[in-house]
Amino acid sequence: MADLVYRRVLHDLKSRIHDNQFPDKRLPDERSLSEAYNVSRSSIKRALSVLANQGIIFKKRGSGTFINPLYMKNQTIFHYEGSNLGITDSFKSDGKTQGIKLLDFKVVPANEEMQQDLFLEKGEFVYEIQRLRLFDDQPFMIERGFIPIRIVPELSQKVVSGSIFNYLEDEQNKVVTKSFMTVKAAPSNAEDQELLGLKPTEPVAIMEGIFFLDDGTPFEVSNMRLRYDYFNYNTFVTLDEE
Amino acid sequence: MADLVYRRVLHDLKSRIHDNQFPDKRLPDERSLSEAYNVSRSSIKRALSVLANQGIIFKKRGSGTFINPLYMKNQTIFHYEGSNLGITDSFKSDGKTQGIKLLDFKVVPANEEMQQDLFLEKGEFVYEIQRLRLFDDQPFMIERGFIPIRIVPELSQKVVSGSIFNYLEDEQNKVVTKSFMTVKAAPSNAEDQELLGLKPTEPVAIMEGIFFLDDGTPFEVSNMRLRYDYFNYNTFVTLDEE
DNA sequence: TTCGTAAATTGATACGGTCCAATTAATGAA
DNA sequence: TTCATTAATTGGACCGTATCAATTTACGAA
Repeated sequence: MADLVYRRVLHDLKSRIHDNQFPDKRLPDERSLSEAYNVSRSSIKRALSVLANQGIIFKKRGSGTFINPLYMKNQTIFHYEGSNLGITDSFKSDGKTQGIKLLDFKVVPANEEMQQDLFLEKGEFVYEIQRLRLFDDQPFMIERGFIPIRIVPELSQKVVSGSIFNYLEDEQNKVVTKSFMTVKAAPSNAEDQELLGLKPTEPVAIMEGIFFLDDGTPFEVSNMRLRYDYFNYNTFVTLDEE
Repeated sequence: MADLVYRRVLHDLKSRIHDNQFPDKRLPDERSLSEAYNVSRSSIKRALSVLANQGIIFKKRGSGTFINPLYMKNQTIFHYEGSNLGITDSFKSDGKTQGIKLLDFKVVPANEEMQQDLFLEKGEFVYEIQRLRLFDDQPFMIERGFIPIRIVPELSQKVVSGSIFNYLEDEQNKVVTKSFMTVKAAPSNAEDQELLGLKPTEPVAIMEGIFFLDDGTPFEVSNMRLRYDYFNYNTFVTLDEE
């Protein structure tokens, strides 16, 4: 994992920043870093650009590279969400229990849209998994997921009643590292109201999208409808692309 | 702006993707692109990596580069993509007009929370700006923003009736490049229903957060309430870096 | 000293090369 | 045909170089 050059530099710089080893809030220039770490300047640039994307440093051409004072000063503002992809890990369970109730689990032929999204051949099959997520016995989310059987031919009802991502990582050595999601809001329908215990005036938040394995394989198409009061999405957006 | 090689490639590829010039959802390999555009492979890689970061494409080593099938599926107008921070630039305005109706514009003392968020001293003042955003004469968003007068002492009613970010960039040479936002959903209140023309069962999407200048200065605290059917937030999350 | 100009510093862009790793396509033996 | 092996394809990581652009520092004349 960390056997990449730029990652080694990245992690080292990060920990040095946290250790306050740059009290003047300024990093050495790229050419010096290149020499000091004995790596090419390109690799230094790559490491620095990741730090910049995370809002930890910012660079000023002609001037130098500086540590974002806000990063150290006010951690709460800069805390990242979007660092957990799976649902199971995305909730701070302060002693509370989270549960999964399996609503439906079957195998169906992939329709055309699914074939496109999941890169399937005509006639391939997918699992259709419908689950109700509970947090401290309160249902808060209806989840409808589609997974190609080709990728995990051995999915069982038992597995599907727990965290699929954890199963994948622990048992199959497959890791989900990317997702492309769309977030929106909508009025709740009858099913939402019944399963999630909502009044007609209360909406749901909808997250839908695709999860990818770390090699880029599209793994799951998912549609989630959440109680609006349980949903909250945080992002840190930067325009310094790359 | 677009006189950069990788940006030229980036924009060209993006528009070709939008034009559906890759019906097999697959891009040419990097080496071919390098030849075709007559630029180095590094520049191709850079352009592609931006597209990948925006979730528009994804790459599979040994296999090729593919277009994210979800990317073009969502046709809501307010398409917050993480590539534009300001609202004004976030529309696809296909000849449609977008408008701003100024609801309120005043100077108030910053409350405690505001002081924290914007790093103000006790007793400092902020502009409070309430605006109604229209798209083709249809109101779709109520925007309530707070900006420290210290940063832009000369804000006028005229400026505030247009794009503040554009004004900053054009006249003040200040650029907003980062934001930390929270997205959620909520039932519409009476004001929402009146201003946005919603039924009581129809919700709003709420985006609130802080915008930062490129030197890290917190610039604006904003709260936006949007018609749910005009809102759509796309995010592409990766776990790689850290 | 003061102030404008030149030089040095420092990050940004771009090139093109080497080698590696994952995947796919081609090949050939059974 | 089938299937394992080999070759070709394709993206990933890194290197080192050249040149440019913004900023800061040093310098020298008034």
